[in-house]
Amino acid sequence: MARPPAAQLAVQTVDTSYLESLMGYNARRAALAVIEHFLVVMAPYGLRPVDFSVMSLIVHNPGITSRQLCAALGLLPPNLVGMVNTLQKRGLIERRPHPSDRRALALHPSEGGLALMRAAEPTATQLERRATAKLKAAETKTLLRLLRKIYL
Amino acid sequence: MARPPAAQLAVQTVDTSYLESLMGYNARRAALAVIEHFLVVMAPYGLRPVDFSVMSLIVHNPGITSRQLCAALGLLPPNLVGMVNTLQKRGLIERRPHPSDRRALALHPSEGGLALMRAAEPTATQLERRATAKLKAAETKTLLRLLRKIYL
DNA sequence: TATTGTTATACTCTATAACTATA
DNA sequence: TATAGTTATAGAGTATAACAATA
Repeated sequence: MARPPAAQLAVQTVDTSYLESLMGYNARRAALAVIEHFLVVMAPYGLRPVDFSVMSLIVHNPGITSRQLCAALGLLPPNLVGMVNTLQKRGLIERRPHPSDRRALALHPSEGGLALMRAAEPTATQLERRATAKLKAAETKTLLRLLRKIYL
Repeated sequence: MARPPAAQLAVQTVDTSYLESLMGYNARRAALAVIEHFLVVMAPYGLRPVDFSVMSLIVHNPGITSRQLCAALGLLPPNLVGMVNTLQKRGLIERRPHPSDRRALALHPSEGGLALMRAAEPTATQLERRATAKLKAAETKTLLRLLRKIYL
């Protein structure tokens, strides 16, 4: 039963086994899958993933500076300016003088910002349970721990 | 020992514990960490992550179509055109008529493309060992398996 | 009528250089 | 001399609409 030359055969099912052996490929696909759902459930709050991260850090670290935000989130300062401006215009945060460095500004959540995040964070946590629905509780804990060992 | 109001204190260390409890945040940070190294070690081959993925799928699936590439990698057809053009101009791949569908084109690696990937893939595999250096072999296997359960 | 590959185009994200005010 | 925040801008990545050729 001789087969025709492989070059003349159409590809039926794509073999992705090699790519699936690579950590970067899998981590990126997993991140995009979770973020895809995140975009949907966070749309009512008007928060993109990066806005959510920024707001969350400001809420949990009132008085944080732009520079500290950039370092914590891997953002570049010029790219943070617009986000902070927008959040301020929406009345979600305030820029106050820094207590010890007059170059810096201390970022604080407004009452509205606090209220928004008191609703948004549980929504994000709820999304987590959906994203990890195929995993047992112990597996989810293991996955988070191992991911941190990759990038920390 | 009364402390001054929190609002007037500078943030010393940023608390990221909430974000670190989220799968999307961790997966994205891990992916970016691995890709950062990938960019460095793949620069000599002139391959970005997406170029590497495309070339790898063409090598392992000779005759694959653009549409199949897009579906496998989550790319949009208009964004693949330029990449395929560039790879063809570099002499790494060939566009041949599809054996059964005259609308489609079958993508094949050239001899030069095969030679490049015979060098690039081991380099990527070697990078994996560096990226997962803090993990035991069993942990790496577990991490890959759990990540696939997130996005598949 | 639907699909493949393609062009054109817009939008978002990320990166670099340079400026000011202050440390 | 170095750093925080900012502006302007360039580049890369991602998105939609529409077209010709073929199924």
